[in-house]
Amino acid sequence: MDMRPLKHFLALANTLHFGRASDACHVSPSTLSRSIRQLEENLGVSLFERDNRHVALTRQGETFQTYAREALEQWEQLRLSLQSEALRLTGEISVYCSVTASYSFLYALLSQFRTHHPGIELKLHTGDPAEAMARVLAGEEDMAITPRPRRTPEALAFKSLTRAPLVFIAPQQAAAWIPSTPESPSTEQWCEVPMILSEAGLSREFADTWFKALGVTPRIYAQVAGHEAIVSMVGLGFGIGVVPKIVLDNSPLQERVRVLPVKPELPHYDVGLCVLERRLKSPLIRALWDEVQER
Amino acid sequence: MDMRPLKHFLALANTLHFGRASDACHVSPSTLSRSIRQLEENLGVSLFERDNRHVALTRQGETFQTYAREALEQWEQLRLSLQSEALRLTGEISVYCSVTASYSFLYALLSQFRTHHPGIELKLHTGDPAEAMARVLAGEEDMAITPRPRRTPEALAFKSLTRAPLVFIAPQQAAAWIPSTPESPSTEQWCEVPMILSEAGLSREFADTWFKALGVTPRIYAQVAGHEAIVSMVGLGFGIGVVPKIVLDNSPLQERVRVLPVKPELPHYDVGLCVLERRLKSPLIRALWDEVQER
DNA sequence: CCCCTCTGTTGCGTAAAACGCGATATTTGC
DNA sequence: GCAAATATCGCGTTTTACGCAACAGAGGGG
Repeated sequence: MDMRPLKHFLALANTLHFGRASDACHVSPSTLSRSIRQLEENLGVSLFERDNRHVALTRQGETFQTYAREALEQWEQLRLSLQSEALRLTGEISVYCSVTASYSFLYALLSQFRTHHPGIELKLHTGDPAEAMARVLAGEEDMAITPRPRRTPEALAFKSLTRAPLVFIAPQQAAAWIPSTPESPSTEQWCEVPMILSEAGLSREFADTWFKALGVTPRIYAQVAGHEAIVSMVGLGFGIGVVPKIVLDNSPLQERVRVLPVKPELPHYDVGLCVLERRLKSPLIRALWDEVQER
Repeated sequence: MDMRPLKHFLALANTLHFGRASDACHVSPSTLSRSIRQLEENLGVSLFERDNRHVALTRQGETFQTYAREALEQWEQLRLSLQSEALRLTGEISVYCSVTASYSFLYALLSQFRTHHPGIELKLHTGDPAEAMARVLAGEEDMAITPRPRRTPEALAFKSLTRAPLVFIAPQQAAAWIPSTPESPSTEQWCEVPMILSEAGLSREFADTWFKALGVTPRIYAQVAGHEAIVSMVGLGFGIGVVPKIVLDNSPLQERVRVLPVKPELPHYDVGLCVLERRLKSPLIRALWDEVQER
């Protein structure tokens, strides 16, 4: 937007003299004359009553003067406001994650980020981690916490935040089916254990793989959606579960269960932040992305 | 003021698609791309987050969108408002005249003008007619009612409105010094008459000329500023006065005085409207000027 | 009354900018 | 993996803007 015509008009309205006004605007008198004429043609009215010796505002010119002042001020104000807004990185970022993530490392990360960029609003949506990547790919969320998939889609950027070891957990109270030598598991001890596992997801796949290596078909006591619920059921004494250690660490029931030092250990998986690659061009997204340090 | 950048921006903000937006604006995609880029450079912030496949408003873009809508609407509204204002000839005209003129023909003229152009405000200033032309020349008044001067300054336009005959007036009640044969004035009868004349102005000059032709040096009883005051003094019986007949016709004291049918009659002068020639370019002034019909 | 100065406007030549076309790089969907 | 889509860039052409100089008209002073 070229605001010079308005400035030219205001200068002339103030001085009522083409020469002095053109000096003030650092243009030649002819330029200013043509600028005013063009304004008048665009508006369809004459703004100045003038001859070779006198310049006077018309009634319409007076009306336009107040408009021009306001319009120019609004423009400049907007300019400054936009720029400072851009510097302050004002905006909104939505993050999708599991309940556990929101309790644990994500909470620390985001509160640190918030002090660095107080102008950025964070919207935290919790839900099933299995949906995380789909939501980001669909553009419904800016970022998500998700286990690193086997193959990362090309459009996605992924940054590991933490390792999430899987652990076996057993109730604190004694039970006949709790293996006595978890450090060297035997087929006999494990084939009758009531297991509480996830319905789906990496933790379930890893557990299945572990049992397969041992040559055991586990007795599934319950299949649960959500790791948090597994802790609850194990705490109540229904069986042995497999959960990410981080879920355990953040569970209010962690004193009701204990980790079994099973060998070989279950694999861990990477939990990290994912975002659409192209969205990293946004300074907001970029700021949060840069805030997190890999691994 | 070129508002196209704003229109381009709004079109793109609506469609989020350079091709369709450029079609809507009847420009090529490259033009629209450059237009947006230029806007962003002027503002110092990026308005769209875009790559070859996606276009999205940034936070600043959203702020700018509301501004652009308002600014464009204000501009268009102002345009229309100014144009209709120009058509309706809205404005203000100041007219300077004597008290008598404001009572008599000017009142009729202006009330007629007001019905034709209800949008025009008229400001009536009354005062000494001798100052009328000076005030118009100085630009303090748009127009004035004034006796036609001997030589009209070149910068002034003058249009006669009415003839103003000068008359001798005497008190209604008898007085020794009232000439018995005013139809054929004699030097003896007039040399001792107490005269009440204007301090200055055409009426005084004409009266002096009249006496000079008669060969009489009049006895000046009083010199008065303002014809209206002459009527008052004559009505009170102080002497004989010379006033424009029109002043008499509009005087509330006209029954206290009578016109002397003196021969030869005093000359008349033209009373008319005067205005700066160059101010006739203003449609407002022109409208009032054209409303009055000469003589 | 004439001349001189001041001042807004206009013609014109040059410089800059805007514009559209085609090419390009990159991305998405099949 | 390939084809369609699409924002952007390079380039040549057209349009526009700018300043200089000349012009015209209006005051002001001698």
